[in-house]
Amino acid sequence: MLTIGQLADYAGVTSKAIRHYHERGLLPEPGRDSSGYRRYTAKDAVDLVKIRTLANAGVPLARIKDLLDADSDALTAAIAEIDHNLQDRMAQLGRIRDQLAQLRGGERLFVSPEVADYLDDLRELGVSERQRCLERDGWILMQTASPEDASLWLAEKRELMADPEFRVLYLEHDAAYEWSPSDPRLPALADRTRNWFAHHDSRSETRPVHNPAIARLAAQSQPGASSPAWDRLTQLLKGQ
Amino acid sequence: MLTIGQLADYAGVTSKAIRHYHERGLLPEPGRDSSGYRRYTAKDAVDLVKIRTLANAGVPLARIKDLLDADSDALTAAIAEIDHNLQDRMAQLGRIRDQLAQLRGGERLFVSPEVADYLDDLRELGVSERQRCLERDGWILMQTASPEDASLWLAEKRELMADPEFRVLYLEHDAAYEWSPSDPRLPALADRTRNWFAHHDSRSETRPVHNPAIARLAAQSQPGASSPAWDRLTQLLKGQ
DNA sequence: CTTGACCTTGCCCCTAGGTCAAGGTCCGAC
DNA sequence: GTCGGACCTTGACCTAGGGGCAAGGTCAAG
Repeated sequence: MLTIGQLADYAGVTSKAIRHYHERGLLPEPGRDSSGYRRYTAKDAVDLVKIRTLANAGVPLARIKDLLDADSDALTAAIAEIDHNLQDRMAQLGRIRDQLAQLRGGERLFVSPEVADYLDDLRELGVSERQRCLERDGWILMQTASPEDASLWLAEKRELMADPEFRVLYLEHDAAYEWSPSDPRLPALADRTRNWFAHHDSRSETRPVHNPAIARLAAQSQPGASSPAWDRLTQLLKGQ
Repeated sequence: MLTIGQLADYAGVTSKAIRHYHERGLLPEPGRDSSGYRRYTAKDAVDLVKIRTLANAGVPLARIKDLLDADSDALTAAIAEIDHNLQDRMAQLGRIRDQLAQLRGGERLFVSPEVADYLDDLRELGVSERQRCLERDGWILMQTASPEDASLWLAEKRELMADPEFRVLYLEHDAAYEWSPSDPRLPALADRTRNWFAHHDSRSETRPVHNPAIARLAAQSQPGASSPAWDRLTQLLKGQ
């Protein structure tokens, strides 16, 4: 006959846990000795090990209770299912490990794979880190607010970027971030931008987001996302 | 700018969880619009995905909070450690799957490997299922109460079982469970048992547990563990 | 103007126990 | 015989990571 502490050591649990199982009706309350101590039998030890095995497998105590009363077939089926869950869980842990690895340096976690590819292309083109951050945040907002629209816009933006002239304009806008607001290149850039859109405005009238300032618009809420030169550029584009 | 529900959908969590992270100081409270609704930026989305990635990896929220503020080196180290834990966890799940498989039919879960081997040997010898259950329960009690003594006793019991005469007696005691208490074989069996011990009592005087009734003694606490014939046998052995 | 879907705060509920408190008990040592 | 330390008893409160509900405010469409 065992005390609660001996039984707990045997099964590798605390006595508190055993009392918890009594409260939940998982393990029947054993008889008491003359001083009121619980006294356990080998059967209790066997039951407790079963309980722990199932609990370690992630089975909720309420379900373990049912399982202990269930017949052999039901138990076999339940164990098969639990084992399946364990396998799923292991596979899931593998995926979580991949995601965890991406947490260091990757941005693929935050956007759809298509957008991630697009951002990779931007890097290839020589777009600045800053600009890519703005783009990323813009796409996050768009994807979140309306995933299907974002997908359409991404296709159109890719079309734009396929045009070498547009790419030049885009890169120059990127570089202009650090210019002085009185830089003489700004009016010229504004002119060429307006000019380009005049020749390609079939869709851009209905969807004004497709100009190179898209990231600036999307990121306006973030402090420090613009610069004096960009503000001036926005004025020049809007003013005329 | 996103509402809490949009942000929640983006990250695959509930709005309640996001508020929970605000309360815990994991995610800063964003600004409110004119009607008091929270309004989120892309940065919040990025932070939330980081939080979820770490939380999915099993990192407690309190530690995630520290990690988000930590510098890059500390973060890298922490991620390495978390990844290690994940690997451990996966290996552990594999072990739990093994144990789960043993739950169907195996008794190896409940006793030490040595005792499990001994129980297997009993089956080979033709010992009944009932008797093996009694033995198992006896060994569980012994192991739990005093593992090192149990190990010694097991060695001695194995020595006894190495003697063909003892094995015959043991099997006959096993079979006697179902005899009638007035069966004429009982007194004869008691005689032969006493006789055997008279010739081999070098140790059994100090350790009376080593007679074939060991399981009966250990299992006395369990109702229905004895039978009329066994009770009679005990009387016969004790009486003279 | 209503309806349904959203948002707000606040409260209690869950699992699987851990921890602390305030005692009663057992056992070996002195 | 009694002392100390390790064990046992019950009970109450605490934790993480939210879920669910109440009671209301807001928004956009029909």
